[in-house]
Amino acid sequence: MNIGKAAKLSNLTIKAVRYYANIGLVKPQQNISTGYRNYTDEEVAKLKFIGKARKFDFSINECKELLSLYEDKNRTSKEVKKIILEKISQIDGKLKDLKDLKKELNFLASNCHGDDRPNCPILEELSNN
Amino acid sequence: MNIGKAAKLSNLTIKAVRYYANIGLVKPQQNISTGYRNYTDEEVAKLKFIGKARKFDFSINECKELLSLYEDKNRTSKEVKKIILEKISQIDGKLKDLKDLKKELNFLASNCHGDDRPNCPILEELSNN
DNA sequence: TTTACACCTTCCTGTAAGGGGAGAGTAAAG
DNA sequence: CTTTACTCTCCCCTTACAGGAAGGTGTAAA
Repeated sequence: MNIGKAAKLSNLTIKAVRYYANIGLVKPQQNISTGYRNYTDEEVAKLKFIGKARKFDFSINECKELLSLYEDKNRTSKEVKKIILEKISQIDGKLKDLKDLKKELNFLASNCHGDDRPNCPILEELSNN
Repeated sequence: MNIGKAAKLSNLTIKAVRYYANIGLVKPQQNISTGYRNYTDEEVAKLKFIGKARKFDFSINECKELLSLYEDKNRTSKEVKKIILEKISQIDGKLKDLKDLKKELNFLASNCHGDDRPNCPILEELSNN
């Protein structure tokens, strides 16, 4: 099938699908004379796989890794689980950073009266030191 | 003072400081013959301000906004507080997304035995549909 | 057959916020 | 005078595509 249908079936944009072809992630056969890409059902399945993994916040490189595990019938579930656990730990790190950030911003906001006076502890804090 | 000292005092990299000059965020005078940038104490203070705001996850554009409020002696604290509260709400959104993501990944991980067998529910889930 | 229209191609530019490094000029110290 | 430390501009690289131009392709209707 053409790229438009493949994109629709995999819930991706044509731009994204073409991008994945260009970087060699999912490389369909291409009609020599017209240049049209021809996607098989299996390639569409891979595109879907990638789309899901991207939603799980995996980078393209991580998707590549997962995809190769997916295609390797000899891989163990241990290998896959390791990647997922790493990703969870990354997310934990981000969560902590964001929580700390929010705490500090809340502190700034709570000390600011927020009325029509020019005096503002937030800016004072930001310009401190 | 030269850019190196300004960078050190503001805890920024020279690259970042030069970048801020290029985009007009903090534009020091420049020696016409040598091209050397000459930073005043006030400009260093602005750089510090920006460095702090960046750590608070404000984008360059938001920094620009905060900086103009900082420089405007007629601004009200209300204006500043509004921006901070918006940022807090943005962070709340990110927190929610990340938590949802973590929940799903945890679900995947908990269903995977993670041993040496090739069978892996994580990949099955990713390739589902 | 021509025309219309949808679909496809490559190529170029832009995004956020700088990092890395080349090649060359400048300043200060020995 | 030379070394060393700074500094300058310029250009490419990063992520994961989006937007759009210019042009080729496929098919159906007039």
